[in-house]
Order: sequence, then C-alpha cells, then structure tokens
Amino acid sequence: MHEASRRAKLRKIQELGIDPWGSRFDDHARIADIRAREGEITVEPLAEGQREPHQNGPKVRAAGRIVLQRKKGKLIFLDIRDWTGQIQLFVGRGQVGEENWALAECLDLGDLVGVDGELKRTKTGELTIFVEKLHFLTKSIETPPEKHHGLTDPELRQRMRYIDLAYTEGVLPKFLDRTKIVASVRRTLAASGYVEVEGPTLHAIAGGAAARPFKTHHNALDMPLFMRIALELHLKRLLVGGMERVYELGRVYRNEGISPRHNPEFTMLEAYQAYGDYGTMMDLTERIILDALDAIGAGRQITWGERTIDFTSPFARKTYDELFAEHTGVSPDDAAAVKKLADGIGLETAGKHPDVIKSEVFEERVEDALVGPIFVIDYPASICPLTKRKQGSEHIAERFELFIQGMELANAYTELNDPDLQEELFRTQLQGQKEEDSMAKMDHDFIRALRHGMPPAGGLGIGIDRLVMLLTGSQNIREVILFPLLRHEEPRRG
RNA sequence: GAGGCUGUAGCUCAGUCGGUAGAGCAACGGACUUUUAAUCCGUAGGUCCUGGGUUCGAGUCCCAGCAGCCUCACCA
Repeated sequence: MHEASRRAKLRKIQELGIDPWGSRFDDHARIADIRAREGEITVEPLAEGQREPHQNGPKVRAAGRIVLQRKKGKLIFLDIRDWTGQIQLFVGRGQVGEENWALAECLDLGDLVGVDGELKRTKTGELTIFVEKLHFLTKSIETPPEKHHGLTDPELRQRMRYIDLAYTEGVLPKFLDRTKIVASVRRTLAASGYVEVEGPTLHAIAGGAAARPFKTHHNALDMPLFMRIALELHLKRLLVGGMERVYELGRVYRNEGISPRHNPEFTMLEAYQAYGDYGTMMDLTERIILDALDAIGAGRQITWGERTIDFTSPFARKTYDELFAEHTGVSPDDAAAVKKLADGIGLETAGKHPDVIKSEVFEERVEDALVGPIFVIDYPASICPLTKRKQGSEHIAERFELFIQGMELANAYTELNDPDLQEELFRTQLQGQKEEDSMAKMDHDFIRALRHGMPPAGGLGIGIDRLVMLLTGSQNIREVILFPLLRHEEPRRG
C-alpha cells in the first residue's frame, strides 16, 4: 500500500522531533500577495567571472499544500498551493542545512508545509521561494489524484469534494466566486436599505410555491412539519409588521427530481420592498446581477458552453403575450387556437383552464428558446395566485420572470395585499388540484396578517445557485453546490 | 419514476473473437544542485462495482442489484 510508505515517513518525521500534525503557524502571507511582491526583487549588475547575476528578494513566509514535487538529487523543487494561488519552492541541501534536508526528504505530495525563504527567480525566470527554513504542518497519509488530470469522475468529485477542491484546477476559485457573489448580493441589498432576517425553515404549512415538500415530525409537540419550499409568506408577514425593506437569503427544500439544474436543497433569495411594485424589483434584479459580476471581476460577457451570455444593461423586456405570439405564431387570446396548439404538442388539455394550457404551451415552446437575459412581464392572472392584478385588466398579473439560457433565474410580483381576494384565490386555486401541486395553500394566519394591512409592495425571488451558475459559466448546478445530494455510498466490504 | 450510457491499480484510462491483467501519473530503490506534467534505470501494486448464470474457461456473454452521468417526467 502507498499508505505504508507515507506512514513510514510520518514516523521518520517524529524521529526528527517534529509533530507530523503541526501546530499554529503565524504571520504567513497569502501566496497571491507573495507573488505580487515580484517587483521588489533587485538584480545586481553582472560581476566579472559571474555566470548568474546576484538577486536580492524580500523575505517571505508561506504555507500550503504540496501539489507538485521534482526531486533532483540534492535539490527539490516543490509547488505549494494555498487558496489564493500556487508558487514554486526551491529546497537545496547545501542551502537549507542537514536538519531541514532530512525533513525535506520525508515530504510527499499532499503534505502541508510552511516555509521561510527569499523570493527570487530561478534561471528560467520562475518566481520561487528559495527556502531557508522548512516547517512541517500536516502529513497526508492518502495519495492525491493524478497530478495532471486531477479528479474527473463526477461521482468522486462530489463525494470527496475536499479532494476536488484541493487538487482539481479551478474548483476552489469557483466556490470562492460563489461566496463573493453571495456577499455582493447582501451588499447590494444593504445599500438599497434592506434588512436581512431569518424565517423559520420548519413550516406547518409549506406555502409560497408549487412544490412537494419534505415531511418531518416534531416529537414533543407530536406535530407534522414540512421543510420550507419558499420564503414568501413569512417575509410578507414582516411587511405587515413594518419591516419596509426585508429579505432572506437561505436554503429551501423541495422533494423533487434531481437534474443538472435542480438539487433538493438550494439557496433562494427573496426580497420585499414596501411601496414598490414589480418594476422596482426589475431594477433591483438588474443591479444585483451587475454588482455580482463586478464582485467576481467578470465583464458583461460570460461564456456559456458554445454560447455567450451578454449581461449588458438594460436587459430586454417583453410581455408574456408578445413572446407567446412571437414563438408560437398563435394569438394568446385565441383560446381555441392555443388549445389546438397544445393538443398538437401532445399536452394534456382536458378540463384545464385556458390560462393553464397557455402556460404549459409557454413553458414548452417559449421558455427554452429564451436566451436572454430577458424579463418576461405580465403573466396570465389565473396562474399567479399571490400577485396583484394590473390596474384595469383583471386577467393580467403584475409579475415578471427573468430568463437566461432558458433558465428561470428570477421571479417577481407586485404583491397581492387584498386579503379577501387572497383568500378567494387560495380557495379557488385549491379546487381540482392536488394541494401539493398548487402554489396556493390555504394559510389562515397569512390571510389574517393581510387583514391587518400589508403595504403595496414589490417582491422578488432569485435562485442563487442558478445565479452562480450563470455568472461562473457552470452548466451543472452540482458545479456550484459544495455537497450536492447523492445516494448513500455503499460501505466497502472486507 | 422511465430509457440510454458508464463502473478495470490510489488517480486518469487501454483491454481485439471468451483463453487467465496493461500503460501513464502516484509509490518504492538508484542517478542527478536551477527543475516546470523534470528526466533516466529498476521494483512493487488488482474483490476487473456486487451477486448469480452460461462455458472446459468470463474483465469480456446473459440475468438481477448497487452507484454515477445524460435525456425525459416533476420543478426553480
């Protein structure tokens, strides 16, 4: 086993009087910051008889994981990596002395080390720390993946994300981009006067979206509970309570299929602004996205597979009906023609409301074709039970969805705040639908809250995982979720 | 939930017609004081996903299962 030789080196390190599991190591610089000091290297003029000009560089201290190792007799080149970058180390037997050299001979790929040394360039110009003192920080008793290809098996990459992060090119920077995007979203909202709150994740009624919830149970109260599927209804209660600009950025859970765009738990942003409407939220959405692009140092063009997403502001805006007509060639107002179209596609139409049929045709024929970014605005009211109707047109709801690469990224309404209409919509939506299929689950406490007066408001939801996918050019949601759901790993037998 | 593809050394992958297991990297031993996926010589390393079946003989063919990926369904 490979482990045996690593354990043998571990013992050798112990025999040198060094703790193979290391300890506190203060005052080291980030490798990116060390690399930035290249300009401080000075080169003395070449003296008579000298082959190489003498360099003076800054003294630096670094720490990281050994990712490459080139042993060359009494000389070892190591590449160490931290979460900001990678740099080469030069360890020469004559330069570091016998004690350090004895330790250097115990190094394996994957070990964590710290070094003190001088930052200079090698003959070939590679920026390098010429080690003067080696500090052993932690032994790795497992072999890292192949150094050139890294881990490529998607199953291993997800199950052992720690290896993927540590060794696969670009993985750690992408997840750090994710945190930068999330931080940026919070900054944008804070700058717009929003406060962040934490609502309950265990709900007695899983409302606010159309999705199957995970069921659980509270023992002491002997009460069935659901993991939340949306943040909406509690945030609106806070609008009633006077939190005029409020958001939550957190995990929601949907007991549904897994796909390149779906994970059972995912991160959702919902934001509500009193005295705003869906137009307010459209502006906010665009600001959140553009700020996030800036936060990761991306431009306005993002490569997406074979295509490029152009985030140049302002994003296109078209109405639902316009797009419907454009992509299907059928008038959205001609219910008979729409039904015929739906039948032609093979959709089940019997007994369905014309707007539901229209919506299914839209999903089938329009959404996938929306390269975007494009705001689709003004949805059929009957598929929007939580949305205010447009002034003077009772069949249109003030709702938009933002589509990019056929993916729904954001969904926003002018919020319905009429308690009587809300209650009626809850009731009528429930008729003929399985409750779990409906966005409108009767929630009496929510109705009671509305009766106390919820200000007219705009509300917005953004799927954060999808936002990260789009901004980082990742075509699979598992590329931006650290630990996506997997089946149980079968324990190795023997 | 349905269909298709995949599963071989720590990692990345070959493996022909069914004839008894291969490479590169990593590891181990040796050479090498400016290398860059270092190089060179040598050594070792296998529950071929699991369980059945066919066969004189199975990594290879058949059946079942497990896991991953893709497509579809559900959904964001």
